[in-house]
Amino acid sequence: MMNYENILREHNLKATNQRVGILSIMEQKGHISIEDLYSKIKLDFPSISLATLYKNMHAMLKNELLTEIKVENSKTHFEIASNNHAHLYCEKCRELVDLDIEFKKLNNEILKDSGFLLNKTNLTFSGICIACQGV
Amino acid sequence: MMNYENILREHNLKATNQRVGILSIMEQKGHISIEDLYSKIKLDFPSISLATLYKNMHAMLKNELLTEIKVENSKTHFEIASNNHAHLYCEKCRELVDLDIEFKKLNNEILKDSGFLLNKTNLTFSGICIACQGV
DNA sequence: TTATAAAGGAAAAAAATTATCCTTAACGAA
DNA sequence: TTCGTTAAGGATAATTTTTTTCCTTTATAA
Ligand SMILES: [Mn+2]
Ligand SMILES: [Mn+2]
Ligand SMILES: [Zn+2]
Ligand SMILES: [Zn+2]
Repeated sequence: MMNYENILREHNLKATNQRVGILSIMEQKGHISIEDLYSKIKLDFPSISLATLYKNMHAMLKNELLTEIKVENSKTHFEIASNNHAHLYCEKCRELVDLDIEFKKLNNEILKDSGFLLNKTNLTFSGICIACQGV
Repeated sequence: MMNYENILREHNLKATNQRVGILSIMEQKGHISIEDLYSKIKLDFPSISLATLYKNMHAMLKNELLTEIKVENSKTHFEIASNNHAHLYCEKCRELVDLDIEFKKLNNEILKDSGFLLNKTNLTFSGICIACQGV
């Protein structure tokens, strides 16, 4: 369990209870949509406004405390920022799972051929997870 | 210039003038957002409804004549379906460009480690394109 | 041709996101 | 601790995006 008060301040954001609550849920869930996050955070802060949630997500995205993950046929998900990593997305249970594979070779291939100034590699594999294959 | 009447029928969709118009623009543009597509298609079909455009995009996505590309900090883009390929996304000019790199090694790595049943590899590199680096 | 089922268009409705405006709370400086 | 400033919260409205409805028009096959 991380100290979100400090992390927020390190990212030049005030450490409000609502923000700490949002981050705690996100740490626990890993990857979450606005919709799910709102229904979760309302349990702790029944009066929280959806506008507050959106404003906070934007603020934390801007200050690089969060990142967003966009996948085909799925709502945007958010996660607490960490090193650039790939994801597995199950089309059946609609869960996102982290995948730690090495990008370097891939990135080098891009750089040498295209002259592109690379900032981020966005990689998500869509398919069916093991659990859902059994069903 | 492709024959979209036939392509539509092959995908079990009626070959309407509006759909052919949409596909012609998409062939020309490569990757396009709903917003841009709507402003373009209205030049050819001034009375076309935005609802018609959405309905057609969904129908063509469902019947695998189109695919959608989702990128961070960018609106969803659409393209005419082809082999699964990667993209470069320029954060400055916001253009998407096709990138033909080989996925096989990457895909194999996923399959052997995770037991995941892979359907599609979603790969987009974000950064600054050569043209925009000069500016 | 003609029948029929799908698609188009206008409008309304719903869903998602953002803006406004006043109140409340965080936090640094006394 | 208290205080003053400023950012953030909350309610609400507004805006934007997407979907639905319902009637008319059109594509297609018989
Ligand atoms: Mn992740
Ligand atoms: Mn492409
Ligand atoms: Zn699954
Ligand atoms: Zn560019």
